Formats: sequence, C-alpha cells, structure tokens
Amino acid sequence: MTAPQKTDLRSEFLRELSARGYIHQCTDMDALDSKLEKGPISAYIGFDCTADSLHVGSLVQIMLLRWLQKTGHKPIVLMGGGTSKVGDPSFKDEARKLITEEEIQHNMDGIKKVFAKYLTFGDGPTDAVMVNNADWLDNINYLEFLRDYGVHFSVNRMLSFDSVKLRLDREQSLSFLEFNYMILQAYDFMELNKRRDCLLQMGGSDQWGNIVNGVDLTRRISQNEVYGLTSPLLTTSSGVKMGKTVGGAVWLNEERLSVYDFWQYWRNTEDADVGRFLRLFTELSEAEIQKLEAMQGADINEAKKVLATEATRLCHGLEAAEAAAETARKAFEERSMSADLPSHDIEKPRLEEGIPAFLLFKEIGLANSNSEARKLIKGGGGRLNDVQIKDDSLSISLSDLNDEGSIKVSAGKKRHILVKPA
RNA sequence: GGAGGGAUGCCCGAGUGGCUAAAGGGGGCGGACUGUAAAUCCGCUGGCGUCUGCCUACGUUGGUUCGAAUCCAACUCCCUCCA
Repeated sequence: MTAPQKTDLRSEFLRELSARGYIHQCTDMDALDSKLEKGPISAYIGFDCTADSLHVGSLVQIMLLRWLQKTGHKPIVLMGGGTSKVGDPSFKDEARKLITEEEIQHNMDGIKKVFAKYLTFGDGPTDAVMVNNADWLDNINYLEFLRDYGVHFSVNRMLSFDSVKLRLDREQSLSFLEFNYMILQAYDFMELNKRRDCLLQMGGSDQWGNIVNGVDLTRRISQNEVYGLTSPLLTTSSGVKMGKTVGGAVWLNEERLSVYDFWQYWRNTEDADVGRFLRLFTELSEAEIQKLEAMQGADINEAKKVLATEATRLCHGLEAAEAAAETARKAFEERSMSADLPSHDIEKPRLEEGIPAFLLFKEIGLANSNSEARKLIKGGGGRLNDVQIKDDSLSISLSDLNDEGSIKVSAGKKRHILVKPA
C-alpha cells in the first residue's frame, strides 16, 4: 500500500483528488498516475441496491466518479444487483425478507436517477455507463467457480487484511459467507476488466481488502495490472457518522428528502468541517475555499451558505439550490413566512372543525407518534405561527391561518411545515 | 460431538422473584446560551387522544408462582475451550 504522495503527481485526476482530500490508500499511485496521464481509462465503484435512493454516505464515492469524468476518463457505475439478491448474511435479529427481483429493479431505477444528476451517461469515450453484476453472478456454477477462481485465493493472505484482522483479534466470528463476499467482489473487478477494460476500482476505505483481492485476481487470471484507490471514512469533527438527521438519512433523491432539507443539512455543518466539506462536496477552486474557510466567528456562516448552495446545486440544480437558500434566508434571517417552506395540505372541513395540536404534529411528520408530539409540545418545542404553544391538545383551525393563507407549524427552531387548507 | 458462558429498550450495558417501562452511559429530540456552529447546562427519550388507567416489551415456546427480565424445561442463535 502506497501512501498518497501529492508532490509528484502528474495526472489531473489524482492531483485534484489528492488536493481535495479524497485519497486514503492506493495500490500503486505512481503506476496509476502514468496510466491516467497516457489517456482515458475506465474506473468503477460498486453500489448496493438495497434502497431506492443513495444518501450522503455515498456522496464521496459519487464525487470520485464525477471528478473522474471531469478529468477526461470513463466512470462505470456497478449496481450490486447480484449481491443484493443474496441479502444480509446475518439473520440474527429476525429472518428478514429477501429483496425480490422487482424491488431490486425498482431500487436500481431510483439510484440511476441520482447518478443522472452527477454524471453524463452515454456511449462516448468519457460517458458514464451503468452495469449490473447480476449479469455475470447470477448463473455462476459453484464447483466450476471454485476450481477456476477459488484456487487463486489464499486464506492465509485473506486473513491478513485489516478488515478481518480486527474481527479475529477481538475473537469475533468471521463467517465463511463473508469470505465469499470478498471473492465475489474480486470477481466483479476481473470481469469488468475483461468486459470493459476497467483499470481502477475505487471505494470507501472499508473496501480496501475487497479491492486488493480484485487487483490480485485480475493479475492472476488475466495477467492485467489493475489498481485500487480508497477514500477516507468520513465523520464529522464530533465523530458522528455523516448523513443522519431527525428525519433519517440524508437522501439524494428529491422524493425522499426535500431540496430545502438537503440544503439545511449542509448549512448546519460544524465550523471545523467547513473547509474539508467544501473540498469534498463542492467544485470550488482551492483559492475560493481557502478564502471561505479562513472566516472566523459568525462570518463562517457565509461559508456554510456557500457550501450548502454548491452541494445542493450538484444534486438538485442551481435553481432549486438558490430557491432553498432564499427560503432559508427568509425563514431564519427575516423570521418571516416563506411560501416555499415544505408544506402539507389538510382538508378544509377538518381544519374548520379544528385539529388537536399533537395530532397535527404527528400527521404532518414533525413527530413520529402522538406521544412524541405531546412530549415535544410539553417540552416547549412546538410553535404555531412562531408562537410557542404549551397545550398539546390546543385545537388548530382555520382561525389560525396567517396572512399568507397557511399555518406555520414548527418543531424546534429549524423544522417548519406550512399547513394549507385544501 | 463434549464442557462452559451468553442473548435486556436505537446502541452499549446494569439488574437474579414484587419498590422494573426496567440503573448508568452513548446517540437522538426539545429548552437555555449562541452564529441555524461547537462546548456547556436543563428536560424528554415504547405505544394509546378519556390516563395515579390500558397495551406492548428483557432471544422463542411452555411451566412454577398471588406475582417472573429475574426460578424451571425445551428450543433457536452467538461466544470460549476441548474433540
């Protein structure tokens, strides 16, 4: 494993990645650098299709592919249609339903929409392509596979990888099934090298062992030299995994998370993370970033707004990003109503009658249960048109409509929903 | 195959017959302070629109008991050691 050496990198791709903090480890930095310099190469990253959208946790990987394309190379998005069919190996909690073919197809369609925002797909030399490992994994014959490929895997060597060493040191069990995951992923790489002349696999640092196995297998079977590159595992400065908020994961699909909420996620970045996130999640130049991250005290809020708008622009487009920024500006800086806050329609007759506050909070998604809504309100976190309410059963009706013709319902200071009669 | 240990709420982890919706911590949510930040302090953290009430919950199923997370039996899964 070679540590990143930012000094003598020549290819645009690696220079950019290195400067922006995307690189954790690389199997052979120098050789990869020269390959990249000689001409366009194909590189891939694998994604599971266990949900119909990706979230912020996969964003670094997506950005890697985007930079790859931007610097003149060809991204391959590998969907784990084959591996997703196997499902989670540990059935410890409860026998979870296996995902059906239809669900996998549905999820792939959703994920495809995400990638369409970040990459340009097509048939051109640097156009991205999407492939599915079910195409070659589905019909593998066990014995044949073992004889052809199993012989190339040394258990001794596989045991030496950090990913499993930790498990072994802690004396926790490592199932044989997990070993096969590693082998299947290695096979993917070899297959992509054969089919599409793919030279590089990227992924999170947790994928290192799997990637290295793919590099080795490809060398043994095809006598081709391929490379692996991993990105660091991202946490916030407070040590929290990225991408979780009140509503759950920070999804990249608009159907799963509104553009406004996506913008808010970045706006709420911790001070200490601003520079790092600007490099990873926007395409601003180093000079601009240095200017932004140098801001001190309350000024750094301006940098956070830039971060939010830039990151949102990549995912949802400039127009939507700026609209979200404007909505937030009105909501937080003018403390005024904005018609663009997420809204929820309630049938007019019900509003005429009046709805108890806690039921309304539950219904519009500001609380997950009636009790939670009651506790929220009793704890002072419920607001009606910016006025704190203390009675959890307070009847909310048409008489609470404000000048804009809606009712602004808030949980805490940051989550607002406009209730509109319909 | 044999011996021993274990399974507790979102996570970690206490609890060995009633005082247990279950200590403590983490995480999360809300409040105060701020800058829509961090740190700090405070509150909340299974569900149920009638609430000194009901329901659900300590791996699963059954049993003992007035009463079980706690005792017994069988089962499932995990770990350690031996073969």
